[in-house]
Amino acid sequence: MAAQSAKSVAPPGFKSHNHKHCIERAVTHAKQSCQANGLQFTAIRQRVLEILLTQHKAMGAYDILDQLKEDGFNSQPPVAYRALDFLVQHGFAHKIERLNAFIACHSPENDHTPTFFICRLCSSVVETQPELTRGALGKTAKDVGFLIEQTVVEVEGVCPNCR
Amino acid sequence: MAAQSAKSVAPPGFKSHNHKHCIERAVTHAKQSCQANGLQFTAIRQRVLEILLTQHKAMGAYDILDQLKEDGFNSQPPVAYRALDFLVQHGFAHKIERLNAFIACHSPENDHTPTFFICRLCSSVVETQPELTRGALGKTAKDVGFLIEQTVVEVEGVCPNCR
DNA sequence: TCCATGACGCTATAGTATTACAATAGTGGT
DNA sequence: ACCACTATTGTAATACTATAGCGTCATGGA
Repeated sequence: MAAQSAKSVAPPGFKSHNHKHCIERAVTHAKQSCQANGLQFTAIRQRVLEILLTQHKAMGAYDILDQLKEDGFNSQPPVAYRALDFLVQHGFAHKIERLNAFIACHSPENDHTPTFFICRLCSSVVETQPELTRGALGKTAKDVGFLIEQTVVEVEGVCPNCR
Repeated sequence: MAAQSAKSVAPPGFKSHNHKHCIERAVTHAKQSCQANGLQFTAIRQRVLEILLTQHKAMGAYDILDQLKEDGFNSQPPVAYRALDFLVQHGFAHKIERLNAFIACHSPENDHTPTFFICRLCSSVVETQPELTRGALGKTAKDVGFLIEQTVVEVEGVCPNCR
């Protein structure tokens, strides 16, 4: 899985776009958010986020590790996992359980319960927020008395571009 | 993780119940379903299903492998994974992606899109079917033109018994 | 009978993730 | 400036999860 150019990679919302822009935007946001909350947005963490942002696909921890290695960072597994844990914990990235892989958060500004659409053919992953899900799940949870702390909603299929 | 007695283990729908009954029922159903569809419900497959049915928790493939070993079955990883693949493929079990683990299907009679509620404290897993989810996701998918093939919906939190 | 298919036995290996501990760097109080 | 404290990183080792590949055997159809 080679690194790709920074422009017009896979689509967010399955539509083409200028990619460089969303990288800068997300990094800037993360930086500010960390500063505001007393978190350390270290070089490794920033670099991992940037790597994730280069594509709208989920990347395995070891793919990221390879990238880090090329950049002269250390390359033992914990390096990647620690950075990923940090990013996920603070909402700058998500784990796609179905793929055992990670993806940059597409709209880190909002507090949200994301739903991911994963294309089986081109491997693109799109993050959406159908509030309905929260509502439907919330109702079920309330009925049985379950306290929801985290949700994983991942849909697998074929994206519009591949159909 | 030791095997538990066959009665009143963790709750389906988080309520106590006679557990032995649901084991028999599920095994019988699987047997008949396989026969009706020309599938081979072999000894290994049956045993793996039974093992899964002994608890309303998700079990790792290697936990199952250990059980199989005790029963005198072969114990190389593929043995468990093959049986699990079969069970999942034909709807007799599900994989809980969040836990990298497997659980017997709670209502194999219906074709369904299950939602799992996972208790962080007692590890029990309950399968529900909030049709709403399908509707909500379906709408979003339609909007973006995505063809849904499979969905993973897993909710993590605290079950009513542990609150 | 011959062959195609599906299940299983078995070995090896790939892929994902964590534990543990030492070293270092950032932070806040004095 | 100094210290104590906490967070982060460096590094090695290991645990956990999953699959590939190939040989064997049983079953059922042409």
